[in-house]
Amino acid sequence: MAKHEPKARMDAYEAVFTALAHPVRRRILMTLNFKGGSMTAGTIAGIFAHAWPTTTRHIQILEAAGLLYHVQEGRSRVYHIDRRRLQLVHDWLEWFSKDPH
Amino acid sequence: MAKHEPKARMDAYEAVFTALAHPVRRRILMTLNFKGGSMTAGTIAGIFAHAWPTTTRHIQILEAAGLLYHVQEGRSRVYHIDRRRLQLVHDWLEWFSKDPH
DNA sequence: CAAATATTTAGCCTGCTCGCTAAATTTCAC
DNA sequence: GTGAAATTTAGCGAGCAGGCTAAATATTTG
Repeated sequence: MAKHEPKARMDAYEAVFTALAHPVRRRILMTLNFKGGSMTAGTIAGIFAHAWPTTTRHIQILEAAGLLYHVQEGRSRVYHIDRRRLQLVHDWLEWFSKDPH
Repeated sequence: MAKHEPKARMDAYEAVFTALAHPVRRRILMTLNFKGGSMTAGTIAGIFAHAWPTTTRHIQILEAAGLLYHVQEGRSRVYHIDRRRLQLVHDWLEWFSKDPH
């Protein structure tokens, strides 16, 4: 095994695992996934009883973790899921299925 | 897809993802994994610069999430990893690789 | 049983998370 | 360019997370 993984990767883990720690954020990802991978900010905010700015912040955390990115379309922002980024979690889990020697 | 998963499973996700959100806790799991799956509380605490009670709490969070369990051995507590519980994360990730229809 | 060892429990404090409301920004439509 | 629509930014407040020290709880040993 690699004795320690590079710092950059550690930071990536940190961002991604932190992002996934909140149920609202997991639900945003799930919904996005089922709606084909993209939704406008407004539609995402519409899922929740929360005030809109609350959702905005959750989205930003997901985006900072690289799990989302957005494209401006007219006066709407369309958020897209980046499924590849979830691979990071998968990679982390792999350590536990591999025989550690 | 299941429109919504049962509440119990949601709680399980919540506990596990929360447990994995902290770098110290991820590191405890990793170390445990590489040391063959079990270590005493003292040895685990020895990894970190933290005061011992701080580590105790992290361990408790992992245990509450079902990722660890312990066996008393003399005056030591031996903590064991429960790798099966990590399967939950794997299952969650699966939603994103399956075609959502 | 007294002392030593291994570890947890109790309780305190600081700072970050996540909710809110109000204000600002950007873009489109008339 | 004014107004409406879509969304973010700013900033506040409560509560939880995670660090610490001191005290309590087993368990073994002499």
